[in-house]
Amino acid sequence: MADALPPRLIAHLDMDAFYASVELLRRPELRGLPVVVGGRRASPAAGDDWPRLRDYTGRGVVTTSTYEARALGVHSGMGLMRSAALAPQAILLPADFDEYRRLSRLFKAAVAELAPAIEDRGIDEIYIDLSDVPGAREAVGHDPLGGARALAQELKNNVRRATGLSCSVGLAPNKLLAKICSDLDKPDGLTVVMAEDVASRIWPLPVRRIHGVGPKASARLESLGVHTIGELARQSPAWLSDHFGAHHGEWLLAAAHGQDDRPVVTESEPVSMSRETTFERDLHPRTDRALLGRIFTDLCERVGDDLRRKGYVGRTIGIKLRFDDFRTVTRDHTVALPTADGQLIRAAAGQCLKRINLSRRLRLLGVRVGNLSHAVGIDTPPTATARAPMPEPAPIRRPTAAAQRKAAPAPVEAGAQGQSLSLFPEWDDPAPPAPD
DNA sequence: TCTGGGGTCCTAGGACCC
DNA sequence: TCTGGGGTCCTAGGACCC
Repeated sequence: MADALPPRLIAHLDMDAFYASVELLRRPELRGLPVVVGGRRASPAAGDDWPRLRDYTGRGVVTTSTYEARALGVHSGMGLMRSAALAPQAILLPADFDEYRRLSRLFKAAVAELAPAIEDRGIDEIYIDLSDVPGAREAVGHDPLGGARALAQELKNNVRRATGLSCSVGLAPNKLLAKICSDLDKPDGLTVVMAEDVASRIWPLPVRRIHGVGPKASARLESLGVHTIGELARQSPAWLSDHFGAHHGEWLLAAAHGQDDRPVVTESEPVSMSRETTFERDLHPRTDRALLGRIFTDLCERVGDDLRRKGYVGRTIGIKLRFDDFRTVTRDHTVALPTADGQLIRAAAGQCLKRINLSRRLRLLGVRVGNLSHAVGIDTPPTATARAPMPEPAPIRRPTAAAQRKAAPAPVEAGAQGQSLSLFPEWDDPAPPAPD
């Protein structure tokens, strides 16, 4: 018999327009203006004026924009060129991640002083379990949630004191509802939603506001006539299961009813680390081969550096390519011994590359290492010594016929064959001879 | 004038082992 | 010469999130 769990008190805290707000901290004269953070470098400024969106050329998207820029239609993820058409006069600043990480640590520490059970959800947001914080569950005056509300306000005050920045907080019995309601009164909001408020406060919202319902699922629901969370809540389990599968359907229905048992997870281990880059112009595997080889090697070394700096090694090395038509393919390969060595990563990644048909120009190249474990000692992966008596070689798996078809589609024309992978098995990037 | 970079989780099929 | 089921690992792709 599943006893009802004791009701919880969960907060979701989200920094308001975080990157843009950090930029305004050091450039207060820009307050009130449309400001966009994004792009690779500072765009050229005319005279001593600030760099403007209209002067930017090249690839890139908006990372964050101030509320003034959002009012002009400029939102995160939008291409900078398209944004420039909407807000040519907006000021464009390059991202300074070191500074954002510094402020991120500050705001999280400020919260931890009052409530230590924090789940990290990235640079600018966290969940906080307030269930066991003294006073949080006390009624204050006629407000049964007064203690929680006061605590949430204290969290906001602490964050502002530590960083000079505002945030929005949602307070609810679970993470799902807390996340939705932190967004209901941005910026600088404090919103409480309890189970009995779900019908009045949550059901009128579009399904897209459920964390986990993205563009695809919401479009699918729309096409089936389900627009709001309330309409989703009215569907039968069988109907949802038919359209979304048993598992996903069940989850959608529970979410629509504001139900969510997930705990606040205060500690976690990384699963993978990766580096990728989108080129300024699409590169051709043959004519830009040398350049691609250097970029490829550099990505491998940077992933290796990241792993070593953080004390991890990984067994599964993978690559990611995006072609000029935006099609993305990945290949990966699991090796016997985990590594954080750039050269070993490069070798495995090179093997992966041989399995891809390189007949189109590329816009992106990425390298990933997964299957992580903690590095033990220096360059001593745990399995190298712990495995007795000898490290087991990786089983040789012959690719299936289907996999082979996918990896190397039979060239249908002579021309296609000329472009196939056999001509350039990988972008050899021999290390230059040592200078001494 | 399209569409960044760093992640997580899920699914599904095949290999392989018992 | 054919037929099992279950469990785990590996790989590829896709949805989604910040």
